[in-house]
Amino acid sequence: MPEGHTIHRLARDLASTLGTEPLQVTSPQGRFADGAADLDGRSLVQADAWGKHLFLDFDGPRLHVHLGLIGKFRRPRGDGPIPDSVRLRIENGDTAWHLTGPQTCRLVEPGEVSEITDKLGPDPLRRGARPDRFVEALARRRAPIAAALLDQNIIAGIGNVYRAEFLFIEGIDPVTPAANLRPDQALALWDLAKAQLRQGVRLNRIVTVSADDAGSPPGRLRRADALYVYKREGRPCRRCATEITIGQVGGRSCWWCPSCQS
DNA sequence: ATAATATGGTGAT
DNA sequence: TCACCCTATTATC
Repeated sequence: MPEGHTIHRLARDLASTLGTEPLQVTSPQGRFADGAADLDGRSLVQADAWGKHLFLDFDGPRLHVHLGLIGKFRRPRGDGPIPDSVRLRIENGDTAWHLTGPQTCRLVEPGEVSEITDKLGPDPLRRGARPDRFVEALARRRAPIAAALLDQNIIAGIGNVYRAEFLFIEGIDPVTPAANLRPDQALALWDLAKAQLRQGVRLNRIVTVSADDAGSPPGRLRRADALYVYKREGRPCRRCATEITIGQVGGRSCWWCPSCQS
């Protein structure tokens, strides 16, 4: 679930559903009991996403949430029992949200927010993001481009799915040293990231396959048809039918087409 | 039942 | 480069 698009969509959905009225905040699991007590009865005045970081401003206290690999922030359907795993529950009259398995859920001082965001690379989903900083950061790196795209200090919000998909779409070999990319290739990656992450926010899921390649609009694609290479090792490339390859790049599995990406 | 896996990141070795 | 954290779902005995 969580790459940058997820967090930006969450910021939007939390703000629109929770409004600005006082909220009930609890920690059914108990591991955020003190923080929840501080937030209880306050209202949400702003929800802001920076890459994969989410900051919720409760009119004073600020909550920092990072979902990590398995965290989820979702609206429980119906009104069954509240699972023991819910770290944070926020509710108003009509809406409830459950946060489970987050890597981070803690109150921070206002200064800590900028401390965190200052270290992040540009986030293509934020207004005023600086693509030139992304391009310059790549030019300084000898690490493989596939590793650089996962580095949140270089570009914020890309995860393991998008990095593989972007490199396929741009026809770039994942192990190419970042500094070896031409400036136009680096800029193309930025523009692609911006367009794809925006679409991810809109659809609330990752769909990278183009309407041309899929033969149907992106929103209607089945899960299995939504991606070009991610987790498709051994299967034929959608463009050239060569077998998709898997390898470790930057400590994570990466997938690519050895023919389209060289 | 138990294990493996996951769109992430940190801290120790 | 590894071990580890957190939870839910799927795969394998």
